Amino acid sequence: MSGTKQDQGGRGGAAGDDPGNGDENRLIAERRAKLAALRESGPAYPNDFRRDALAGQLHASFGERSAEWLEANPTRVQVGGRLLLRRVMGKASFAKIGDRTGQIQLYLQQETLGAGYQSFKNWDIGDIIGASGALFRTKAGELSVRVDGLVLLVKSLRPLPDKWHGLADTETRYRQRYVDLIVSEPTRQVFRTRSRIVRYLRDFLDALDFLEVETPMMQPIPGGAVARPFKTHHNALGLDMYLRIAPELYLKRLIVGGLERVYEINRNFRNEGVSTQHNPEFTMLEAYLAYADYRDLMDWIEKATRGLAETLYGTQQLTYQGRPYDLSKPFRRVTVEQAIIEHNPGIDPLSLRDLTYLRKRCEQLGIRHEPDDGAGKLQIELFEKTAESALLDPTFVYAYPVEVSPLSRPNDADPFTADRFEFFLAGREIANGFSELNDPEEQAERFLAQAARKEHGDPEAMRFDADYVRALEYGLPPTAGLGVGIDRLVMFFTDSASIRDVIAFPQLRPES
RNA sequence: GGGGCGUUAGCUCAGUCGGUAGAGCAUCGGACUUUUAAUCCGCUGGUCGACGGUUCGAUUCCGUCACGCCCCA
Repeated sequence: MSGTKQDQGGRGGAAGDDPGNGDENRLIAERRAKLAALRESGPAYPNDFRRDALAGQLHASFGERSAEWLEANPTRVQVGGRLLLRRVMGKASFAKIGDRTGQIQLYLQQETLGAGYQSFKNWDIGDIIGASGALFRTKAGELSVRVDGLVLLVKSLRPLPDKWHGLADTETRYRQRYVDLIVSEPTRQVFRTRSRIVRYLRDFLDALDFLEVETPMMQPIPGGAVARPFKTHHNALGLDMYLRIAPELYLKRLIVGGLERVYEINRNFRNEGVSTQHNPEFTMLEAYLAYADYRDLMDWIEKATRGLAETLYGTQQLTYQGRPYDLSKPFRRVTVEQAIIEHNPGIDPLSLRDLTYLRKRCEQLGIRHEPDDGAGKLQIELFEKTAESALLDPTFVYAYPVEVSPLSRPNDADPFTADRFEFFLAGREIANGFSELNDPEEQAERFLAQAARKEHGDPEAMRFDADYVRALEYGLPPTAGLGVGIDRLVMFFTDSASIRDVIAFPQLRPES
């Protein structure tokens, strides 16, 4: 391959000539030649360097110390990280390395380092290095390490994006997230925040004596949501299986089993289009608790949303995509029908359950509907078309039609609706919760109705899950269940416009 | 699935009313022992996304395709 002895001596060695490395250019060839030289002189990938300090800690501990103090109290450190900046000024140089906590400047002198300084001048941005020395403050006031020991740990063969403009190409940012992470602090921050959000939610539920569990990702009958599944096949069992669209039915089986409070944070898979708000695999929190109803869950969501704002930013006044959000005010609670009325001027409030009226209304708005669709389904179509995107401030919408809630308990006073709500923020559905249907005979009927829809060609309708009905026949305690779309929640709290910005490796078509 | 926009050097971007392309940064060579996007001097570096068509000539015009982004369904 390239980087042979012949290459090392002479300059040039035209890039891209190597048939095995078609995409290589001169920059990579030069670095490969340097790596080859390293291999000649010993282990090229040493692993005996250890750090005893991180950049962020140094700034936190010594950022306020004066130059005089640092001279009077010599502090030796061993730091390591990726070489991000190099300013060579003849016999002295400045460099910056980055670790997971931030960046620290190095000051290197020919006089101190001798041959090591000559080596350093041959290193490249992107190399991973270790350095040791004492802290000091430069004339310009920057906390730095006066390096007296230096080692190259990893030769980076590929050039990094422009140090000033960074990586702007969205496709490269998503495909090569590692590069995005190297050069973009905001990207790093998104994934740190994502982790903190998930941590907060775990702590929230753990404090309520919940048990974190894991249920099948591969299911013979995909259930728990209205969606199209991905299909796969188990060879040894000779069985077609599906990637789960929701864990719901398994989690409720655990409630039947007496665990009473369970949650799972994991991936769901839905075979639908990708957009700024949809990735084929996405992360859901689902939580179920016995002896509670959907109203308890609304209170929790309100509390957790504020708790997140406080934990992450220490305030209830947030901005998302340029619009302010005040989370301190009580979250609004409206019924589906109220929301429809508010966002459909001139609609007849008394005809919202009149199938003929709703059909006409939908047609006026260009909403397609099926002959199977009842008043409840049309209400939701109407709601999603006219109201959903306007629900910017945090809003609970409740009293969903039973027709579109095949796993929810019907309301005692109004059986047209279910004891179900959805939580909207910034015009997006963030969470969905309900009192669970625990009547096995009604559940069996609902499954039959869904199966009939499926027979009529609705690819998203549910299948009949006989074992789930059997579980209900043993007795599911009165239970409340909740699903939270973690990705969308992270979008809000990181001010991200696209779900791809909060998923480390969003789904893309393969590179051509 | 439909519509719009985009794809030019490693990165960020100009540009060519059709005559095979430039800048900044990076790289490479030189100067420089406290820089802050270091500075100064010099040299490199491109299948202009792919394929086809029109043309004397296509990176540019037309078509198809690929990939991405946005909007709609």
